[in-house]
Amino acid sequence: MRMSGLFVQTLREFPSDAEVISHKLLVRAGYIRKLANGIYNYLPLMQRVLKKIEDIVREEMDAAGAQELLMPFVQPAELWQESGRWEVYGKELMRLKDRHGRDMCLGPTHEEVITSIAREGIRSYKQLPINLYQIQSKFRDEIRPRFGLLRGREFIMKDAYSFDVDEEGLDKSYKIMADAYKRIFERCGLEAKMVQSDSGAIGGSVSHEFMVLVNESDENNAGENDVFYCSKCGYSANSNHAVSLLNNAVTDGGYNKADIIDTPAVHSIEELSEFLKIPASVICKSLIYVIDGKYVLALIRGDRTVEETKLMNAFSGNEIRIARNDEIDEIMQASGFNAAIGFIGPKGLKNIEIIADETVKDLKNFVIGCNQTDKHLVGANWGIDVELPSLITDIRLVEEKDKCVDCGSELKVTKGIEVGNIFKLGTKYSKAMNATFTDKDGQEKPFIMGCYGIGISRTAAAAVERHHDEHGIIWPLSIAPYRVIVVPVSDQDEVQMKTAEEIYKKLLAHKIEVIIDDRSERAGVKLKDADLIGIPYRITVGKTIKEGLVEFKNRATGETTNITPDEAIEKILAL
RNA sequence: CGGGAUGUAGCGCAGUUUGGUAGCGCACCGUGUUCGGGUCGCGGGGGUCGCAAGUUCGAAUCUUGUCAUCCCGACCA
Repeated sequence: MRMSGLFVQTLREFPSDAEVISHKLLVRAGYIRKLANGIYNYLPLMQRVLKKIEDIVREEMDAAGAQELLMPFVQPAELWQESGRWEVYGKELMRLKDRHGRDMCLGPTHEEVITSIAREGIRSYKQLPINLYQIQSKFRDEIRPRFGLLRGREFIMKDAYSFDVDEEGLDKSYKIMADAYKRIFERCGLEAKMVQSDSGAIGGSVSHEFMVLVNESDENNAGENDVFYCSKCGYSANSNHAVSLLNNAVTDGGYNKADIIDTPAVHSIEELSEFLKIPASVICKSLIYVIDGKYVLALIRGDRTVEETKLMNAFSGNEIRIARNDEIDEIMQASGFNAAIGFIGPKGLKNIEIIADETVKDLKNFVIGCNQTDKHLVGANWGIDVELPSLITDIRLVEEKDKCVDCGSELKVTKGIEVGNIFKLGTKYSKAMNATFTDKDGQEKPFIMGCYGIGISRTAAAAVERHHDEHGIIWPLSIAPYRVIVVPVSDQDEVQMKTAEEIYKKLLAHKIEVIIDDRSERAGVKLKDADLIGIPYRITVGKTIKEGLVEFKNRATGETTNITPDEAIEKILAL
């Protein structure tokens, strides 16, 4: 490609509306342009990168036995009503009506469509297992799109769906995908950690995410997820799913009798702990949530934090938020109390489900709200002063230095960008949508499904997050838009121009993806642009051509050597 | 959904306080100059000042509304 004809415009300054480095660099280097909030044009350089990633994904998916197809971007509401997600998916599902007033939506994911395909096309166990995938745009009307391609509303995704006769088959399909994913990210030049995860709105049981870990010391690090991991045994999980052993905190408040005492204007656990001169771990914290419109009181030890996804899952919910003040007032009134926030407790509350984290069951002589403003109950014990809820499960957020459930070592935390995920769906969709096949025994059975996603555009952005310097992007060779750029320093110098042209043509003849910067710009401009755009190798033809030498530069290492044009070509061919 | 900020040429910004015919840098076009890390000069094109209503002789500037964008938050009792 000739730079003079390449459709790209590099900017001298970063765009003012970008926050994270991948967004800033992709805009400044002329890869993307925003069309609307969370919606981007992928310009020619970007399209090449995306195609590179897609090709790697295709090769590995095909090698893993999956078959590519393509499903519609606009989907009829009926399918979503069948699966039950039309009601539960929420505002992220972009709904629209066609000219006849029929409800439609833009596909945020394709479980419904693929299930409809399977139920029409797969009749017998003999056709199983099968794995179908597509690479396509998705649309999710995110609450707050941000970070450029990392959290757009429209984005490119590879989504695959496996169909098996039984759980054992699903386990195999799942493993095959996990292995394929590892190879895909490795080939993209990314280290992606496979971590346990919550299966979220898609449903199902087991799921893992592939996380590109980012440096937390980076001020604008784009990691939106916390990953807890054990460096000893390898356990790792997203914070929304991570578990840990109960730590041995003080759980006995030391009070020798139960008593309601004055705690004026002491609202927070921290203040209460200070006021009573007791550790936070002997206070039972009471939090009111709204899960799918229903009130839930969650009890957890004062030194710990509720993990909302876990709490929501305990009630199989789809939407969770902490209750508003007016809702709390309503609950209080309904139960005959008038307590302010900070003094709430489980005792005597009506019309509310109560759930306790495992951390509270061992509490003795503890402190808890008693639904009277400016008072707390101290020296409480379960079964005597307060009823221990029957629903006790793990709803706490893991913290750094908690102990690993597998090996007892200390857990650590890091930030990650989720570039892929794999789910065991089971029969969630096949049952809901009545998608069945006939098994060996002649019985109709629902498909056992799995689904597997990779954010193509997000992977590209994650690569920029991981591979850049103060001069610009440093693409891994495998996904770079071009492998090499040939830069004649001066377009006035005939020998330089002629040599550069020769190198360019020879590389082209070898089917190397190469750019020649044939613009009549000064050397500084061309070199800056080459760095910014991030082409992995640069062959600079300058004054040293008099001695028959060109400069060969590795963008990533900065290493330069002066060699002959033929040697430079050899080096490129040897990559 | 709440709070804050910002909308002026493709990009980055000034001008708004104190109303008086719209500016700078980059980019773009022409021209000369320079030529290994974003040369320098001269000349030029491009903007209904987000949109709408209002106040006024006169509005980028004041008022109201509205839309958009960015950031933060969305309650740990």
